[in-house]
Amino acid sequence: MKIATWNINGVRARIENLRTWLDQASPDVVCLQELKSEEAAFPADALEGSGYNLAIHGQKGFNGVAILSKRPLEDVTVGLPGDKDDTQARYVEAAVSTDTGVVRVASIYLPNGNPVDSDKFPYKLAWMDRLIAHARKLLALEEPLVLAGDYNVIPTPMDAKHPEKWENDALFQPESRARLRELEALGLTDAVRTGYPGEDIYTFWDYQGGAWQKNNGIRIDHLLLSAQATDRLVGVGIDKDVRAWEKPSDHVPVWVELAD
DNA sequence: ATGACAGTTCGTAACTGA
Repeated sequence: MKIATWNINGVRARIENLRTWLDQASPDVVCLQELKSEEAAFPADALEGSGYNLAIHGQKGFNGVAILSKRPLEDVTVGLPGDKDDTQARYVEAAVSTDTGVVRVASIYLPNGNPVDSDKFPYKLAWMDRLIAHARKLLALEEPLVLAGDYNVIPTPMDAKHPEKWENDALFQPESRARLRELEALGLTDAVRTGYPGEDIYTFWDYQGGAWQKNNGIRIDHLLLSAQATDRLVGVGIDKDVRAWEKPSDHVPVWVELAD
């Protein structure tokens, strides 16, 4: 079972890239972020025709997340629990039915948090605290669980080509990194890093300054796996070539393969 | 160096993102 995450930076602008990649990669489940689309405008027909079921948390203009799945989606949660006043569309979760039971998947678009001296940074940290609290509840279910998405956190200096340039950025603040570690300490594994120990691997390259050509990237798209999911982990990958396509997203698809 | 991006919006400039 192949489960991928991809910040596509506009689902309507990227629909042809998305369809091409789905045909090539043939993932069973895809977590999308930054739809920049409300649900009514989401190009559902183009994906349902390819056999995908959808769970969408849309928002006009910004944010927006979705889960695509070849198998039925059940027990859908729209929005991250813990703050009724939070209207930003950054979280959708669902249980994917398989022949061997349920795999629970969440598509996460964690707040960017820049600039650090604005109210966006405390919003990011509070959102991470809510994610930690919710993850604790999900882990108590003792299911295969995959929390996938754009975390907007650079975990370690190894995860940036030029870590010193990110020292004042919300993505690399000690508070952001500490919360990511706290999340992992609950019993979640950063699956992609386990597949490339010690290697320079990135998932985002800025559109500006020739970042892609210089491989000036950062690793901020992650799949965190519960022990029950990690037990079944048989492969991981980063579909880097997608960044070189025409009209690319600034992020690329990242995936895990779980044994059936 | 008057710059170097991209998507979206009651738009043609302003915003958000990372």
